[in-house]
Amino acid sequence: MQAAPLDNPRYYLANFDTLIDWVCQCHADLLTEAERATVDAITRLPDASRALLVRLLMRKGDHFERSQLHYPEIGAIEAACQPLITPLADSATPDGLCRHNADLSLDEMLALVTLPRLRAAFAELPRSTPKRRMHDAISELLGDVTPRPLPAWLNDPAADTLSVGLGELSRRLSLMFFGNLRQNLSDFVLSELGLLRCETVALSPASRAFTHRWEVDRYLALEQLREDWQQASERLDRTANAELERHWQRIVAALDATASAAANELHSEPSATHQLTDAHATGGRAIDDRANAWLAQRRDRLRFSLARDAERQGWHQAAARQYACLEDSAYAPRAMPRRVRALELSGDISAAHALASERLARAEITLDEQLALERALPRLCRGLGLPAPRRARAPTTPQIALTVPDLATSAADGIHGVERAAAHALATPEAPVFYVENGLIPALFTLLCWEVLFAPLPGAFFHAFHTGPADLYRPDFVSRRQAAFEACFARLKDESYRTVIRERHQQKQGIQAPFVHWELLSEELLNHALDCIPPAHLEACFRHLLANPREHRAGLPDLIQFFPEHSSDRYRLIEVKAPTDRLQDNQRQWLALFARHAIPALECRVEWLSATEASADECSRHKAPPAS
DNA sequence: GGGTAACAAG
DNA sequence: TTCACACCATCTC
DNA sequence: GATGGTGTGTCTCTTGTTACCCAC
Ligand SMILES: [Mn+2]
Ligand SMILES: [Mn+2]
Repeated sequence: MQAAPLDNPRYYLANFDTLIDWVCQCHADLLTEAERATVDAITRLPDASRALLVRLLMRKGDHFERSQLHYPEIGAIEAACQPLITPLADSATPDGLCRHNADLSLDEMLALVTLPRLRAAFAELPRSTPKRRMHDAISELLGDVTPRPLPAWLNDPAADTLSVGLGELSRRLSLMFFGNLRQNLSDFVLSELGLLRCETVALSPASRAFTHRWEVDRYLALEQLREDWQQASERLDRTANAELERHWQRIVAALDATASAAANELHSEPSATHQLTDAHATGGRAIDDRANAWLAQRRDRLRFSLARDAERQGWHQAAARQYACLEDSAYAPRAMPRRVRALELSGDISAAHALASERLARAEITLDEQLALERALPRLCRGLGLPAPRRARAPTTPQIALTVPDLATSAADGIHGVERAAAHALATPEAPVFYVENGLIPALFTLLCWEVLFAPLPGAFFHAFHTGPADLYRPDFVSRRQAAFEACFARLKDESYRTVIRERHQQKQGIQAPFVHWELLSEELLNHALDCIPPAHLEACFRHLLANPREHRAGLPDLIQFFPEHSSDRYRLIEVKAPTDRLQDNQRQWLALFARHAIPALECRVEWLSATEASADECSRHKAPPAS
């Protein structure tokens, strides 16, 4: 499987055929007979017709005016259209793959027609009517806005249209191939252009994105709910809160339907030769957390997002109820503090206090949840008239002050951003500073564990355009690779880790990988890091990253400074804070880890030096390395 | 006619 | 389909 | 000073074309 060369005028058709072939080879049993009939019809189309179909599929929307379609490599559109609009009995598309002059809603028509043509077609309207007013204006003018073909809308017999009629099938095929809805056929092109370089991983038909049709159904259903909500909130936000809330309730109810226990059908997957039942085809089956933990996680993620939106709308009780559903999910460390806050704002401070206390009393509490709850607890105690718990939280992270020229002055010198200004002020020839944020330590992890991350485990890689294992953020990612990760970390006990990291840096340069930003990872930076950071420190950071890759991939300090000439404390991590800024939760988590492992980190509080007081003396006050 | 965003495409 | 920061309001000491 | 909340600029590959809107 690989992208077609771009000197092929129909490169996109070749890519599409590759996708379809792979899906049919690996996922044929996840399609209904009707869908397979449609796919077969597509593959049997004349090349010109299939090329036109692909061109349309890759464009936005389903409806196109035929006279606007110009593709030299396809030729006559008229001829290419005919096979597309031929009815297909017993397929998922009985009316054909495309439709000729399909009925268009008013909005669909407006999306197709430019303003000058609208003004010509509806000459009764004021000439100055902007397009955004056209929907209402035409509605008032005509009264009846029943969907109708474009020639009827415009009273122009020449305005023929062609509409893609594949419905959800094209999304479904793309989802089954890529395992997500974010990637599409353009990834083939990016790959061929060299802009998307992916690691080569052995693929086998046994390794595929989905193993059951209901998994695809649920994925699509969840995504549909997310889009429905997004569309509703964009349309109704700040204008129709009651209606918006009804939409929200409907979405949540649909989510609950997928969460209810109904695992009894799990092992009744019909064979590939049998027609699927309606229940299967419509996706009316619940997600079983044990059967598919990652779909359950996607559902929980959507629930969390919906609850956050409910909070923003002020629906605190409703939000709290949704957060409560996440108590046993992977999102509990984020959801429980939000639940506390929602309870608090809904007026039930005692419930908020009780929940916060109960969560904080747990032995297995994660650091991020603990930090968030500890911040809320004193406020809740005050609200209940209880004595505030002791806050013996001495600042475990040392701070330094630094005065630098203000941003306008720095920008004039080509230094943009407070982090770069601080880096410039702190750096010396003996102690270089790099602005790395999340680009160094997680990248070193990836380089050390490259083989583990790109190991061809089932379900991890299933096409040629992966930027990392598909299950990286799924609950069992580490446990499936535990022994292999330990073997990598064992290299930190001898000296071999340096060789491995340097080799990967050389060999894999430019290949997309999780946590790696190649443009940041210069040879010089790498050498300093391997020279100055003790492997025990790296191991502590790597294990923290693995403890929760999604939550811990960010929050590392802005700068790293190396002291190659020193014999101890040969580096330090520096979080730069402008006067208007303060530590964020994920930054505090990392700083807590650094304190726990005696990793040298500090907070650098920046103050502005006005241009009139500027002097080299002031700027260089705090360059001294940390005292040891 | 300028400024901007969306879109198509390699 | 992100991340970090700037800015604002509020509360407390 | 601490905290919670919200908005913003930066990213997603780059480039050329078109459509829209607004100010003149
Ligand atoms: Mn930063
Ligand atoms: Mn910072």
